[in-house]
Amino acid sequence: MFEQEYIREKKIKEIKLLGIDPYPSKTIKINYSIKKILKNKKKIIKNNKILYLSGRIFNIRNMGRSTFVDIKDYSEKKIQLYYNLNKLNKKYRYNKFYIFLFKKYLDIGDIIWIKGNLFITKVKEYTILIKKIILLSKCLYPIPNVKKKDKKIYYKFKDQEKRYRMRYLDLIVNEKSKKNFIIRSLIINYIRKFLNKFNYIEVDTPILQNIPGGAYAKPFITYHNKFKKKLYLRISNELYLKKLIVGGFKGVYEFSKNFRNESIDKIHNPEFTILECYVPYKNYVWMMNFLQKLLIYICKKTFNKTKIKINNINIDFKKKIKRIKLFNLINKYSKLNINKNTSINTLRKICKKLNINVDKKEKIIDNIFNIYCKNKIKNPVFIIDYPIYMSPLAKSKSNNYKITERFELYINSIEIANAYTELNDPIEQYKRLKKQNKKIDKDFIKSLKIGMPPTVGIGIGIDRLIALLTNNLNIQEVILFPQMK
RNA sequence: GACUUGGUAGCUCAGCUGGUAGAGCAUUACACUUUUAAUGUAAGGGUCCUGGGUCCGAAUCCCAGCCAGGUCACCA
Repeated sequence: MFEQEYIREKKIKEIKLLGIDPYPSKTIKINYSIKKILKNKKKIIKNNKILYLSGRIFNIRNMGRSTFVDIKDYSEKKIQLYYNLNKLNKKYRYNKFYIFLFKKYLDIGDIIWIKGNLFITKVKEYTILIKKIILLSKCLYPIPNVKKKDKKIYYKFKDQEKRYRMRYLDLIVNEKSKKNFIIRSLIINYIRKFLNKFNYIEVDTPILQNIPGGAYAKPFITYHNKFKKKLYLRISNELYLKKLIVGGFKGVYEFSKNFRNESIDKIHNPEFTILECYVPYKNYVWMMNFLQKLLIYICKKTFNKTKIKINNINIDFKKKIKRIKLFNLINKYSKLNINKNTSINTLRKICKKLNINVDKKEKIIDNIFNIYCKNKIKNPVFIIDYPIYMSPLAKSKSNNYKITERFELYINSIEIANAYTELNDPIEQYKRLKKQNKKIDKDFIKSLKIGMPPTVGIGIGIDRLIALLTNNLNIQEVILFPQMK
């Protein structure tokens, strides 16, 4: 415990000696949020309304007998309080607690309730004259002091590690941080609203899975004692949602927490949120349009506009998103001149030149794409025409077996969404999974045998999308408690 | 996993080629009855991330480790 903590604990003891509970159990009366007060300030003054409100103290300015205090409440607005012993109700004027209120007992960070009237100070600041005050919660750990003048912020709390580990402090002190999470909530709600308009139903599928399928990633492994068997935290919910389409829903979606036992960086957290949505009787072309409509809807509802500045690039989601074939993109930037038929030997030669250490065809292409193209894609692009060996769960084009009906949406060099017309031929699906040399979810194949209508499915990286739309370069800024060692 | 930058007071940071640890805000005390980054005066507050090494002497140089940021790899 350090000096300031010790001092505050001492204050608590003194407060208790005065018969005041520093953590009272109270249902308190609140008739105005600060936001509401500021909105109706003229009316409130005119009618001399009595205000009951509570909030956290952010600044105390002692001026001899009078004191100015700034508090902020859940409405994220600040208001100034004015405290003067002589202006209190008579019964409080000789009360020791009130006499030393802001000189001794109350600190920055404390949560208080007050009763008072609104007035205007000499410098024309709307201020509440304190009539009565109750301490609701004493703050024992000094909160970082942030000061503002002319919208400039001084003395920030900005150590990233501390902000993530003590997110509660970050939320109290950094307005921008809290705003990110409010926007996150809004966006998720608007996505839900949009999908519900089409009567797609929101579902929950198992997080604990017998076989971690639907993607290729290292899973977290756990164990069921009674069954005496290993279970896996899902890396994807894809196969389950397809089973539900087999079951006959008009469309299903899930905000899926997925878990991947891999490293952490700006766009990866071990647990992350993917919106998976599956719609029968549609294909990937339909989905491209659907996704763009969704993006426009989100932006309009959340930001009231479709033009957004992201990482210094102006993006207008209303503009039709370009569709570019994967190999065209690669050849445009790399001049390698490869295509779906390029032999593995040729690809290996390229690898040697580029110092790429992978052997599988799909990984080679992915690496080449990352090296030459990824950083160049800033504006939204649908990358289409992925080769079959990169897409084991996607349906081939009817006129070209080697190319699948798949697209990925890239914005600001980040993969935001991945979608394809689902492969619903059980025999073909089994063949492709077999090639992967992985344990096959036979129940998934069985469901396909029963018959899945032609279906399109999409996965949208929610954390990434929200980071993007809030102009954050790191998803940790939009994950409340990012994983840390 | 590789490379790289950083870790000093509650917060934000300074600390040069090694010589007793600094500032602003915050805290404490005093003054001040309309301030708003309040002001003035004074005071307290440090395992300089941890452990070794070099040296008469290390926050500073060297080695190892821990934690974090960034870049890359892995993430079909």
